[in-house]
Amino acid sequence: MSNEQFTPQAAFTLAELEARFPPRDLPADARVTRFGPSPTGSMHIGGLYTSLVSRRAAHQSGGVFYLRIEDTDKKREVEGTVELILDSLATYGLSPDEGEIADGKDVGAYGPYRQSERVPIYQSCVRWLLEHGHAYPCFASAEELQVLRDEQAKHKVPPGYWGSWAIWRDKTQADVDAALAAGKPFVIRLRSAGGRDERVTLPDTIRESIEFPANQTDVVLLKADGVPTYHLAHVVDDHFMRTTDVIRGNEWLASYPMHAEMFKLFGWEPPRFAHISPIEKNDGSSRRKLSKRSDPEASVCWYMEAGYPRDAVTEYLLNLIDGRFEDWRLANPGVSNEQFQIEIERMNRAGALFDLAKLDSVSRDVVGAMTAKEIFDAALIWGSDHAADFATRFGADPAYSQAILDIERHGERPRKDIVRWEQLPADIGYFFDDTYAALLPEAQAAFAALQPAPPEGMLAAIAAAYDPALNRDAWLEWLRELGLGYGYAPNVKAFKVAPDEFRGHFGDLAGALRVVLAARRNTPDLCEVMQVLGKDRVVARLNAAAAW
RNA sequence: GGCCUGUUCGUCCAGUGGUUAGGACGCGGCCCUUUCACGGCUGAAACACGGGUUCGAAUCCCGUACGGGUCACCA
Repeated sequence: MSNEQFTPQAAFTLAELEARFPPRDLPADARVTRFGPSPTGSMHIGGLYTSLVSRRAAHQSGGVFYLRIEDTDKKREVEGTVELILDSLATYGLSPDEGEIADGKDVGAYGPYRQSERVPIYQSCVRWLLEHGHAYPCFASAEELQVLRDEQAKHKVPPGYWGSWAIWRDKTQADVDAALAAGKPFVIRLRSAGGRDERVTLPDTIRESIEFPANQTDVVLLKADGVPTYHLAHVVDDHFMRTTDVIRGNEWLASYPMHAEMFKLFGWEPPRFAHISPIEKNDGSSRRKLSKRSDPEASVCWYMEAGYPRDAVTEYLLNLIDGRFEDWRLANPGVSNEQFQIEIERMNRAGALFDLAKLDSVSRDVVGAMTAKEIFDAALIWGSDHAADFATRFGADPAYSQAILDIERHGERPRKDIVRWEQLPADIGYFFDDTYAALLPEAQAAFAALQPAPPEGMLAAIAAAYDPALNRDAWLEWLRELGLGYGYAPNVKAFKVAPDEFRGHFGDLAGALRVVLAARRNTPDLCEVMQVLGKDRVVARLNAAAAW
């Protein structure tokens, strides 16, 4: 037998790899973390969550956050996913420091950062394992493995390729040569040294210490196509890429003993581990992980399309990482959330339930704290990706659009009516003449249904006397005065005292103006809306409505 | 089923032996008010269950129940 046949792409000794990927030149307590998505079609919100934790952990300690594409399964790979992942990370401010940054371009000295391009490295490590008797080829077919499992089920024995069930573990050289000569496909398996009663403990950063029975399974290291499984790739990459903290979903907890055994066999110091609980959702009486198939909100695309601002998603996720973020935010208004220090150790062990209402609330506050310019910029980017018509209109006159957004946005208590950019086209459509025109039928119907109906001549009178230079108090005084002449009580109190003496109250008058000017009953402060619309539009719309 | 793990208001979190169990979202009420969005005040709402240990347990120990994860040539 020659190991060349099993690992044809092996090209390095372990010592050469050590030299090529030396320990990083970083302070002792700097954390090196990574995000390792597999490009299977979409980016899960859980990936964003994990990335946020990882990136913050790295940056808070002066370390590095890198991206590694785990594309070892060609069957499941979906074209274009890497771009999607990059775009998702960038949109939410989580771009990696190292790894594939854009269009196949790598940054960093520990690459390549796609596992499919690291096969020589993996095979080199596997060859070392073969040479030291820690691995062996296995020619078992899928059918044979199935028979094995059935037998194990019948004997109520733990399933898997282990101990005496590992049929190729101790085959003779002659058997191996015969299989090879017959052209049978093979995989390379770990020769596990685990004994029945041995235990391994995982010093998990979040859960403190977890004890498992030691690994006994002869896991597949190299698949029949010569590409590694996750297990081998994880151990090799996190060692040679010098990861200090593996932050991953807790679905990996159970495979830790395998990984631990490999680190030990190689003689490598394992990194620290933090297994974080997934974001879940209620499903009937129980809860389950958010799933890409049935939950649209599981996919990061959903948030991008809806136009949730970057910091809204960040701060909501920060809330899940550490509930004290909320208190910190209250105590530090206006401070960038980058300043908030997360503590992995404190993360909740139970899975958090995704709460859209809470996200919306966080988002309202985040947008409330943004300036009109910031909103304009973010919404325009969103629009150009997801709502071209809107983007054209909205971007045509930046000063006008920003004036719209600035309504009631100054002062101590800014408006909080925007949750996501998606709502903008409908919310501010009436400011633009073409979309306002499209709303006219609705406006006329609402106008006709107005109770009390506005009296003859009032709209024209308002149009004639309107002075946009009036500040809010003066404007109110003017309009109250004018309304009184047409039978509108200046306030609700006065109206309630003598309802028979009035046609309605000031609120009714303002409501009528809203229907005419905005084609809707709810708008921000009317005085500001009219100022932003400008005298020409206001007068034109009022006079047109006088004929309805 | 084996192994691992989790369980404080509906939800997210505080709470690490002595608290009227706190905050936030959501929900209800009141106030403010040119509508809406805010803002203020206020209400309902939780320690899964059972045993211990202790003067005293949400907090420590044991068990039970109910969840979740994992047992692939997927990650």
